[in-house]
Amino acid sequence: MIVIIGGATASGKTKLGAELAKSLNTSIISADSMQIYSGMDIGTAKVSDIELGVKQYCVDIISPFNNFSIVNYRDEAECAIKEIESQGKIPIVVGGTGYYISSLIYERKYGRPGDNSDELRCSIKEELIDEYNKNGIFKLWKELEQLDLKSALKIHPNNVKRVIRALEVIKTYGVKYSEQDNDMQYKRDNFLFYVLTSNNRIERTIRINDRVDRMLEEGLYNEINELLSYGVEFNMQSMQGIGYKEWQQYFENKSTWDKTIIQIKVDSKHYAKKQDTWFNNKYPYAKCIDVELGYAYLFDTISDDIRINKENGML
RNA sequence: GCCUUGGUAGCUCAGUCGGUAGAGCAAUGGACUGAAAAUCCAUGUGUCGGUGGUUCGAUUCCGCCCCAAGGCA
Repeated sequence: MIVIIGGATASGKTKLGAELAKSLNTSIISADSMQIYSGMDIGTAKVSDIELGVKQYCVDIISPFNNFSIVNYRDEAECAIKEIESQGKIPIVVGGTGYYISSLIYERKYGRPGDNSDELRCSIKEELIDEYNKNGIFKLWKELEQLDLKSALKIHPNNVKRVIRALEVIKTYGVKYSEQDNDMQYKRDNFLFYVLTSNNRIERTIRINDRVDRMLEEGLYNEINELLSYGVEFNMQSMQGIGYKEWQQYFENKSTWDKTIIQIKVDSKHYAKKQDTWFNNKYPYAKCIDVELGYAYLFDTISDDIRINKENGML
């Protein structure tokens, strides 16, 4: 019984979600892997609750010094959903991190069959990383081939993170990575899923470039300096975000200001394309709406659709 | 005006001791079960500045021309 709005970066999700939430007198749950970090505002295009006129969950919930994963997100978001629903309202999930959205749609264990100690998992993971640093990835991939052939065939040997993760799962839990969550069961009966698409690459490129320029005007560079002055480092998970990671080259005198800005724009475009691929291919049942049709059209169409579903008792 | 260096893929450049060419980036498509704004995979592309000559054959050697950068006047 939730409404989900997904879409690529700079598609206007946030504004649309907020207006819908206002009209339904409800709150928003963000599905964004970078807005979870506090102190990272400009580069993640955060808008405050006050400015939006709506309460947002899953924003500013962790410090940039900490790591975060999909399981943490799912737990936080499910908690927020319960809270909003307990008020008799319809939660609206808004975000561009499709992987996170999936955690609210499907019942999944994410490789964790039980409640085994996390310490064991971490120490095994560290061993695997050591092994990788010493002997490279191919040996680990061959080991995966022995332990879990299906995963090995599916995971490319160059994909270090995935190879290590698959080995980590089987070594920690004794269960094959490939045999987790095969069923893809839905975890809730009803949800409305809207995807904001853009068939016009040129328009989108302009929107993305403008957005990056606006971030700079709003003080992105100062934000980076501030984070660094607090001791945040470029190798932290939080600093892998677009608009942040690109500055490492600049601070190490390996890139110029202009090149850094261009890189942020290029990375943003790549990201938008990746999001498109995900949203287009993972949710065939979602309703796609072209953002080029204009904000008013989007708002009216989705509002009507929600209202009809409500009247039919679907929500 | 003279000298030098360069003109090769959208960009930066490599290369061909003469047999019509390649890397990186970009572009395009895709995968993704505890890092997902992460990680990974796949795919083109070219009148090799123009024009004559030598040659079985020139992007490669030679002449002339055009363009760019630097130097000398």
